Parts: sequence; C-alpha cells; structure tokens
Amino acid sequence: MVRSSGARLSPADRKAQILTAARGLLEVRAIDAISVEAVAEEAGVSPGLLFHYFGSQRKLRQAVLRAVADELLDHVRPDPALSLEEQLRSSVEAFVEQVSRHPSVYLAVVRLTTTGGNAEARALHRAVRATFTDWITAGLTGAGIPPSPRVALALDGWQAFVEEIVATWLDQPTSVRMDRADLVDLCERSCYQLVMLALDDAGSWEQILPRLRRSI
Amino acid sequence: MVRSSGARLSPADRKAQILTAARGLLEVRAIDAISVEAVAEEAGVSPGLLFHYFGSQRKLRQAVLRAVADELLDHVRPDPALSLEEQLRSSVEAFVEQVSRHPSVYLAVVRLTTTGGNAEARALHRAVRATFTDWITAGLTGAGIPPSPRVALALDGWQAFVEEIVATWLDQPTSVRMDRADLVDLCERSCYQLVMLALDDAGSWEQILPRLRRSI
DNA sequence: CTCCTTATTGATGGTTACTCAACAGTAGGG
DNA sequence: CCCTACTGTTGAGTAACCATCAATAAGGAG
Repeated sequence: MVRSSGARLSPADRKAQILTAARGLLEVRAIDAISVEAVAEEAGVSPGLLFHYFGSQRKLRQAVLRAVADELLDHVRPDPALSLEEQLRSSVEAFVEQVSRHPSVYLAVVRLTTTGGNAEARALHRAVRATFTDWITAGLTGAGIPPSPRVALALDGWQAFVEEIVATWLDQPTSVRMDRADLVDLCERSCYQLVMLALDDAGSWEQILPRLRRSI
Repeated sequence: MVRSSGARLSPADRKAQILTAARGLLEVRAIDAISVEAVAEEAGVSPGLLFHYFGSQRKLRQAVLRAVADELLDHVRPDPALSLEEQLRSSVEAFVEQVSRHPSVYLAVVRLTTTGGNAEARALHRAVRATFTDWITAGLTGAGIPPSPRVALALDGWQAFVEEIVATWLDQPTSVRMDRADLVDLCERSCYQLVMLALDDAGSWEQILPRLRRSI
C-alpha cells in the first residue's frame, strides 16, 4: 500500500485531500462503484481513516457529491447585473460548459435520479434543482409572473429536459452532434415555451421576452 | 430458511418464479438494495441457484428491470387504429396510469438514469426511450414531418420532462397535487411545443394539430 | 527532553457476492 | 420394480468490502 502523504495533517487538510482523491476516482468510476478502500488507496491512507472523518461509505459519497454540486452551482450562478434574459442564457451556457468539461463528474450529480435507494443522494439532487428553480422563479416574479405550482412543476421538468439532452448530446460523437450554440438555444427557448404552457397561456414565448429584457 | 417450492422445477418455471419474487421485493425496496440472498429467501430457494440461472447479481437485476420494462411498454403501446393525436394522448394517459399504480416498481425503470455505474441498466433505459421515440417519429413522419437529429433530441428530452414531472407529481401529497387530467394535458402539449421548437418553427403547436387528427 | 493530545493505523468482525464439488429428485431402460 | 444417467439444487467455503476499536506514533507545549 502506498503512503503518499507521509505524516499527520490537520483534519481540514486531510478531509480535503480525501475528497480530492475521491473526486479523482469519480472521473473514471461511477459513484456507486467507489469503494472506501479504493479511495483510501488513492489518498495514500488507511481505510479506517475514512470512517473516522466521514462516518460511513454513504456519508463519504454524499460529501463527494455535495462538493461537486457546490462547484457546479458556483459556475452556473447567475449574475444579478445582467438582464433576466441574459441571466438565463449565460447560466445555461455555463451549465453546458461545465458538464462538457468533466462529463463523468458532473453527470454524477446531475443525473443521480437513481431510484436506486440512496435517499440522501436524491435529496441533494432535488436541492440543486430547487436552487435553480428559485433563481428562475425569482426572475419571473421580477417580470410580473407570480410563482405557482404549475410553473414550479414545469421548471422542474425543464431541468430534467436540459439535463437529458445535454447528456445525450455529450454521448454523441462530435461528428454528428449539432452545434453547441444550437443546443444552448434549444435549452433556452424550451424554458420560455414550457413556462408559457404552465401558465396556460396560448401565446408565443416572444410575448414574454420584452418583459425579461430590462435589467432589474 | 423457508423452502416454499418443494422440489425441482423446469428451468423456465424456476426462472420465472425467481423473477416474480424479485419483482415483489421491488415493491418495497429499491433495486440497488435488493440482495441475492433476499431474493433467494423470497423465492424459497438457495442463493447459489440464482447464480446458476442468472450468473451474477447485476444480471439478475438487469433481468428484473427488463421484465418490468417490457410490462410497461405493453401497457403504453399505442393503438394504430386511433388517430395520431389520440395515440399520443392515450399513451401518455396509460403511462401516468401505470406509473401511478405501482410507483416504486415502474419508477425503478423510468428513473434509472443512475449515472451510478450500471451501464447495462442505462442501456435498458435508453432502449425504452428509443422505443417511445420510434413510435412518435413514425407518427410524425406519417404527418409529413421527417425525422431529424434535432427532433430526436427534443423527443428524448421530452421523455425526461414527462418522467420527471410525473415522478414529482407522485411525490406530492394528493391534497396539493394538480388534477391528473391537467398533468396529462401538460405532458401532451409540451410534446407538441418541444417538437415545434426543434423544427425551429416559430408557430404555435395548434398549427400542427390538424395534420395529426386524421387517422392513418 | 518529556508529556499529552490526537491523527492514524492494523487487527478484527460481520455481511454479501460468488464458486464449486457433492447431493438428490426425476425420467428412461431393463 | 430397480438401476442408472442426467441435471436441478444445495451448502460449505472464499474473497471483497463496510465498519469498529484499541493500540500506536507524530508533533507541539512546557
């Protein structure tokens, strides 16, 4: 067994190092296939230590996913200085960008719809979704569109739509894929369409755009 | 240990019995939490026998999911005698119906986007999706709308949208939920909207409906 | 240099996927 | 009716892995 890190570290440093090691494994293996012993070896540390710091395998995996999720949210967080229309567009672009860069890592968070047990993991995913939904509903409220259960449901579904087509798009060979700009376009416009639908507004999404164009 | 089934059965019968037992467990536990020993006990059989018939735990789970997926497809398969519009509507209704009846079982198939390892499980999910997509594209082709990568991507995303909002809807307490008819409506209309979007057709979905109304 | 705190380990137990040689039920020939 | 060949089935045994805990050693304070 390799002991890459010679001596004792501060708890914070050690925890960070273990998380980094686990994240490295996430580039290759799926989250469900990450064993405590593999992470321990990757970190150059005894398996027992992981239990000392994280308590259990579930909590370790949870911590890894949470770290990745936080990182993703940081990249996608909208800039309040922009207009609402620009916020949506640049956030969608940032999302596609980030997931494209490290697909196996971010899809682990984005796609863990995993009916497969793991209530905490699903809770994390729902929390990420809820964060996005909050950002958008705040923007819509600013444009005079009040929150409603139907809109919230549509936004939730829209995120599933985006996650799915981005993932599918990534799986396609680059020779066949549509332009990335087109993908972003499709994601952006579908948001307006689905919200309009949830509002039971038969009109086109272009009617709503002018209201989103002015900055807040 | 209970040996509910006294003696030797034909391989086909035994396999079917084990699958039934596993499916029963799926009503309660998640697919990832189903151990070989639990299934063996449920079936009244020694654990070793499961390996004889299915080879490994992965393949066993795969077989269970495949059985459930086939069952789902059977219920949702569109009736060629109907008009295209009616086919979409009744298939969506059948989908909501079936998933509502045994949520824990069918969500196991529908929601196994589980980046969590399990390449075969994802492949199965993709196969189910592809089947639905084929049905719809066939219908669209009949209405004069030729298949294209953009439309295929949108249909894939639409299914993610539907799966997500149905699952979310199921999680909500019945007191808060919107009407089931409204849910089906939202699913149906979003399909038209997203296809139009993929066609880069700025018009409303109502322009396309008349073409779907005549039977083929 | 010594002591005390605590980061870290290695031994250990229990669960579970998986293998395999042995057992037992059933059918067919004498 | 009995023997034999075939094969469905078992139960013991192995390996990997999650988890616990008492023992160890590193590093700073005095």
